[in-house]
Amino acid sequence: METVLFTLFIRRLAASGPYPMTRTSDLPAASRRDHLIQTAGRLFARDGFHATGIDKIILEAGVSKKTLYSHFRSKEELILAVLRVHDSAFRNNFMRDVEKNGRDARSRLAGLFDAAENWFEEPGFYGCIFINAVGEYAQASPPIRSACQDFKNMMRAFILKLCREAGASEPEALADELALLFEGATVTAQVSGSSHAARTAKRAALALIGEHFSQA
Amino acid sequence: METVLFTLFIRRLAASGPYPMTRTSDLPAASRRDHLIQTAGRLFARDGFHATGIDKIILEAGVSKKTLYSHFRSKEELILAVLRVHDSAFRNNFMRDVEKNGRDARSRLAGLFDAAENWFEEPGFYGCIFINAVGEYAQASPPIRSACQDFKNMMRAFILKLCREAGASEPEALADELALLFEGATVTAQVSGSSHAARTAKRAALALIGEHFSQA
DNA sequence: GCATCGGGAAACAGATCTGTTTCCTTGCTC
DNA sequence: GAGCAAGGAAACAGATCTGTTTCCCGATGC
Repeated sequence: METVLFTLFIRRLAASGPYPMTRTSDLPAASRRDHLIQTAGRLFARDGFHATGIDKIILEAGVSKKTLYSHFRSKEELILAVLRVHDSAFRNNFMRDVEKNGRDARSRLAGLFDAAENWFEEPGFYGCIFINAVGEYAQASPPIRSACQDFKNMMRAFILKLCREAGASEPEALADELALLFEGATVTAQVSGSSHAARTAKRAALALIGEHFSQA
Repeated sequence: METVLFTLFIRRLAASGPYPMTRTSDLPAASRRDHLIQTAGRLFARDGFHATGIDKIILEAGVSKKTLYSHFRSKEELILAVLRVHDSAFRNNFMRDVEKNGRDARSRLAGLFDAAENWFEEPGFYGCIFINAVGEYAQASPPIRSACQDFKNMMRAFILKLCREAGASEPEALADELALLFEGATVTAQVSGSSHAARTAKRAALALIGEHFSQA
């Protein structure tokens, strides 16, 4: 929401002529940095990393190239910043969502896929940006690849924590299986353009969860 | 195998000087076209589509730019040809593999993930090229996106056929679930660089398959 | 009022991109 | 041997890429 309002604000400024009275530079530097990351992230997710040039980003963000390169030394650094922000946003939004909803730990496990469904239905959903980044930079940029692996490890650790809290008989095994379902649902939602995969994944997850508790 | 020998053959020619006695042009045109598709596909899979320029492809393939553009009108058409070849190669190799191994239909279902493990362990495995293509071209090129959706639909139809042959109680539901596991394992193998996800997926698949037969 | 500084606009550099064209060599056919 | 067609090498066109630099405007501090 804030981002949308902010973007509209910038747009209005940009539309007011070549020498607007109030300009982007009136905003604090930290905010402009965040705004760049937001804008770049949206374009990277929608169009891909190589296909999104610096010029497109600064045009959309309403800042000059000089400003961008004063905040980020290179495009790769901007990409890494985008990935870091996505990583922490996932922590703060998605994980919090899962932990809030669902009274007991076991229903939180299945709730993973309810949160996934909400995610898939967001207007700006174009798949997992980390997977796309691996596809474009796995060989060319080890730091980017590492950032993506870190994110996947964090997700797996989060699911594992939920499995432990729920008292699964083999938490590691269950966590690996649920993580696979999560990845598969994400990719399928991206390719198909439908959020239906989330429900399929939830159904499969409930079956797997059942297996891991009946033996206890 | 043939491809490797073929590539070595081309390399030897390319190394013999600026005006070698025997040249690439001695090969039949259809073979040169296939060789271009093979080379381009390898580079696309490894480095990504935008990151792989035409110059790199023709250098690696040992043909001139003129030849490439006599076979393909544009880079997009070359990409589509690569995707078509991957599609039919999957049909001819992967599916045949699954159908050969496994005596009964039900063990062929689990065999999906044995074949996946072999796939992940191939030297040139860099994830599913269709997923990577969607990440780079979902918005920019509807034909590429369609080709990827077609592939995923074909996979799903194949799994569904196996489910029906095995006599699953709800073949559509089981097929969707196994397809999710397959996608998830593929992506996880790509990001992690390990084929271990295939075994996890097989374990989960066996549990899900069990569920779909116990009620019969 | 004046100096300072952040930042926008735009030129610039140098590389790379896709795709076309030109020129030449080679091998095949007659 | 002459003609022809295929295809390699390389120049070229025009666009775009990342990243730097220059110039200038405007706000702020003293």
